[in-house]
Amino acid sequence: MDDTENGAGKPRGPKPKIATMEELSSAIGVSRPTLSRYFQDPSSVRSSTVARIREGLDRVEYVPNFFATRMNRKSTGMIGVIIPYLNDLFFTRLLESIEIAAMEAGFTVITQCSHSDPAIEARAAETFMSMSVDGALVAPLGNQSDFEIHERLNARLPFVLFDSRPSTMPGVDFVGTDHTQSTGNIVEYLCRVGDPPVFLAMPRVNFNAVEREVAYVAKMEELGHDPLIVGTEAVRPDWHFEPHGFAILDHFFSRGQFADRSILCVNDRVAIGALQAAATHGLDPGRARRGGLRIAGHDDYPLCPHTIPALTTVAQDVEAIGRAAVARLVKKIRAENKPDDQLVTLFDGVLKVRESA
Amino acid sequence: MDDTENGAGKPRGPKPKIATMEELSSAIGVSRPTLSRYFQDPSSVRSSTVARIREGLDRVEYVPNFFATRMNRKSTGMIGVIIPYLNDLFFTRLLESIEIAAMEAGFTVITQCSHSDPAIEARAAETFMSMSVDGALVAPLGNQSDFEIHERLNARLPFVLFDSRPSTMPGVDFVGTDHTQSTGNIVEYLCRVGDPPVFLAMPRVNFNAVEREVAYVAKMEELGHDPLIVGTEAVRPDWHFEPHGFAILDHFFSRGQFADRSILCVNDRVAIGALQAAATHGLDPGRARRGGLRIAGHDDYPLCPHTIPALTTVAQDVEAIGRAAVARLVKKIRAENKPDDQLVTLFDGVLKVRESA
DNA sequence: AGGTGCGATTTACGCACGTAAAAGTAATGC
DNA sequence: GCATTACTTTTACGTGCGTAAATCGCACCT
Repeated sequence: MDDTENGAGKPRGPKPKIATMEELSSAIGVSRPTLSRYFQDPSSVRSSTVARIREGLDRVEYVPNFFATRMNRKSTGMIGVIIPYLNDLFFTRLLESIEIAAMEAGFTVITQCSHSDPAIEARAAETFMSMSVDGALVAPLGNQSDFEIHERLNARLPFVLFDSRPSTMPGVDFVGTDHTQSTGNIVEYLCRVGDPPVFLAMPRVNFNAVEREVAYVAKMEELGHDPLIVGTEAVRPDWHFEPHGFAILDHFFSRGQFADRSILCVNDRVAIGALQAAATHGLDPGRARRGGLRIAGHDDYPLCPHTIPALTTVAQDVEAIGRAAVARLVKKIRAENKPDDQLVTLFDGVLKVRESA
Repeated sequence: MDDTENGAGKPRGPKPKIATMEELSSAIGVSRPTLSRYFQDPSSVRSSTVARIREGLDRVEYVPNFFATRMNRKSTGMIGVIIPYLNDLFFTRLLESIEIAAMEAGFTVITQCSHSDPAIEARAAETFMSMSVDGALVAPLGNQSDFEIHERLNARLPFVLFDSRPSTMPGVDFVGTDHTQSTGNIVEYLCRVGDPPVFLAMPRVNFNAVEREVAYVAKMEELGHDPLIVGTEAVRPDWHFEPHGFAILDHFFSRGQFADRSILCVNDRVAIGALQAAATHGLDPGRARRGGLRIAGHDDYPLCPHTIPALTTVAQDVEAIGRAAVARLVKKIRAENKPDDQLVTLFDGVLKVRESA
């Protein structure tokens, strides 16, 4: 009562902190159940009461307890996202589009990163189950993932895989790129504009890597060319793609090989290493379209327009994948026990012709 | 009782799902409080009972309800992390080191990304408060952040800023790079090995950008050179750094300027754009150390070793920053109401001399 | 004035678990 | 064989809020 500042003016100091709805109710003279209803749907409360509540909330610092609110609701309003690796702009873009789509759908996303470790991936899945997220979006690690964990998630809650699809989990919703189309697309382009490409692969840490290899071979044979794949046997099967691309091509260039070939890299990060190897050997990929060295990638990594020379590649439609994955998951969340029509959504890759090929 | 498979063998099908500890207790014949104690500290339960519980848990599918457990504990075991932007490998590396350090300290981290939007940043802070995380680690957006939200967080729970420090929040713990040292370091190097550098800046979206500008000017004057800053007036103050670097230098190169200068870019992504501009104009940065074009950056972006030419830069000690930020936060969490000795922890940048300068 | 109907309040219970106190049981020592 | 000790179980209450049912207050209408 001795606070002389509590007129109509804005309160100066920190507002009084209120911990529970109970206190809030006695602080602004509205019953607790009414407050509860107000927070869930202000329109279910008489407008004069809404005004009183708003005014009261303005005078104090109160944040509802998330745990307590969600424990009694059927839905937590959260979706869990697992990605395998953070230090890759491809995944960050994917994650960004997922977060935005989820936000628009009214969900809070909890992201966990596997950091290339199946144990961490498993822990993340447990966290999601124990927090009873409404659904989970998972980009698996690769063939080292612990699929039992994915199965448990899938059995327990709405579940959609994205980006990379394990052959060991049929019958699960998936959203990703049609690598047969995308890789076929750029192989066809390379063949049309110049010589048939060599495929610079990577260690098969990833199902997509294999899918692209297979797609490359198929398209080459369809066009009547002999496929040639290099780079599958690397020193270490990790995520250091650029050094891998560099090492493989440096090896060949040093022996005078491949200096006038077309080279299709399994992804853009490998291609960046490839460009570096070319520069090291004084080569200028893309200068002579036909008959000269050309280098192309896959994914449309954000840096592609700024490499030297700018990298020709196929873009994955990251935004569409993110949006579709969220849309599918939200649909499953709302449907609950509908007949399980599995849905595989694949997006086409679109060609980005730049300077390098 | 008609399940013929329940011998000693591994159960084949999906295990029976158990939702609550109550059911669990009656399923394996151990009282619920005992189970509760088991989950918190198995050593507080007799070993023969532990064995019975373990055996029982092996036969069913049970995950404790996170909300219910945390609601009654003083601590949630979670720390909230806010980063301003995802599509930047600098932040992903920082985040990675934070996640690992937090994991080692026994905390679960909840990451929220501001996506360059102060409103989203504010929402993330609210989420943290409502989930009563044990502490928050925040890398602010820049001068467009809503600092009132940060103040509220800081007043409510253990709070540490990292990476970027608003001048408007004195008295708050901070962990980051000593930009005076790091920028001074590379300015000194550039001057020693060649001509004094021009500073290619960026729109001041970020406090670090300003700090580096100031540090550049100071070091130049200390060495008796005239500072020259370009690029502060950009088309749009967003996170498209590479195009910015390209545009500014393309502008100058087109008029025959700067082609034989040393150019220090405010960060590596701007430098990547700068390298591209150089290549476009047939320039080869770093070839002639003294008297020729040189380009250097700041941060040691993961791609620096793979640019053409490889980029000379100063590395921020991302791992140390992440670890220190977590360590400081954990200390504040454990200390609670200790005397508030503010702590500003700054790490030195270390020179990475490569080819471009 | 009395009846009607809507919104608000009161009351009471539930969620899944933590936790403290009291009472029970088993293992150990002499 | 009995007391001591250690662990368990039982019982009961608390956490902050959702939610349903019953009660209450108020403006409106005839």
